[in-house]
Amino acid sequence: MTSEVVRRPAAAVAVAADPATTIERVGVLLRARGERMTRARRAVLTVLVGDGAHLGAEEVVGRVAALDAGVHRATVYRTLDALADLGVVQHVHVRRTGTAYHLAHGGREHLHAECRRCGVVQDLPPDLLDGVASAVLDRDGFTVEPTHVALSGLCAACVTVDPPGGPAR
Amino acid sequence: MTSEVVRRPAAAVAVAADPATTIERVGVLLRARGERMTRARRAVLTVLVGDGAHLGAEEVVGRVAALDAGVHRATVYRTLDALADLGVVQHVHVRRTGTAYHLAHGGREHLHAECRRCGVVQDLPPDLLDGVASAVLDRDGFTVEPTHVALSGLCAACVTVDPPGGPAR
DNA sequence: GTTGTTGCAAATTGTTTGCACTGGT
DNA sequence: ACCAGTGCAAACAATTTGCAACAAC
Repeated sequence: MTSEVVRRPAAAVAVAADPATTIERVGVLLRARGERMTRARRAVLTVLVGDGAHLGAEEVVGRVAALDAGVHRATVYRTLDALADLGVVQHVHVRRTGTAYHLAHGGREHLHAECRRCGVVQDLPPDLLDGVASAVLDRDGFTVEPTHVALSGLCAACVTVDPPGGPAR
Repeated sequence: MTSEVVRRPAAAVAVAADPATTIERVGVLLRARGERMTRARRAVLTVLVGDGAHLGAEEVVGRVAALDAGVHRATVYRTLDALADLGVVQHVHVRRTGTAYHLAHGGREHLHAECRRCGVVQDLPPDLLDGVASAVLDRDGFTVEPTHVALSGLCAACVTVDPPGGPAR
């Protein structure tokens, strides 16, 4: 289980072009915390490095299995958690896939919007909600974390099929 | 099961101050569609009228049970669905409670923000994301539906305990 | 040799579904 | 009487957890 104590993420990893290098760097970060680089973690990282998109946890499980059959589903979840805690992966809550994971690319993270019909996750510019966030902070003292949930709506393709106003999913 | 066909919501119900009146009005809307007002639906409506806040589905199940012991959990889910389809109830996806329901109050709906630590759901002004929505529509043709998911972050109380920057939940 | 990690199986949580029966209209 | 709606039990999906065995360091 991940510790109850909130740990500050390590300095963001500069993701290298080369998977092996990225993994090695993450290994260093892990050891610096007294944690370890294992086969399972290597597999998960390989999957995430190999696909820039947003993968659902179960999707990661699948690809990891294809890569290293011995890795258990529960381990993937724990690994994803550990890497998120490290600051190396980032997750977004989306309805369709549950939770989507991707490598943190160092700088400011982009935001997401999910189509409630087809499930596509669209990337949005990092600063999109800056105005909203400071407005809400002023109003209510609530600190919005824009990367953490995907905005919901209809993508360009789906909006023609199922125009808004109908009952939301 | 709710029909695969997307039905346009009926004209928004003006929620009356009196629960009985509200229920009666919903009954009319239902019958107009060839649907029915049943004990279960009455119970669910009573619960929603009685609490202006955002109740998780399971929370509604609990209160309905206290009101009318015979109503089954699955029926509450189906009822919530039916009433959402009618346009009488509105739901928001929140992480903590799963999905939160509340009566649609006719006019423009407010938005929501959820604290990722304590789970509080905060109401936000309906127009908060108007600018963002039109920006995204211009950029990507993506139609944001702002009421559909809660923004995530830390409420005023929790932000002091667990400052942002740490791994998101 | 520690002790962080894993594999497995089983438990949870939130929600849905098939089906025969009941109750609104 | 008809058929929408219900109760029930079981199926589901996405996670999580306890624990003994294992493997990085």
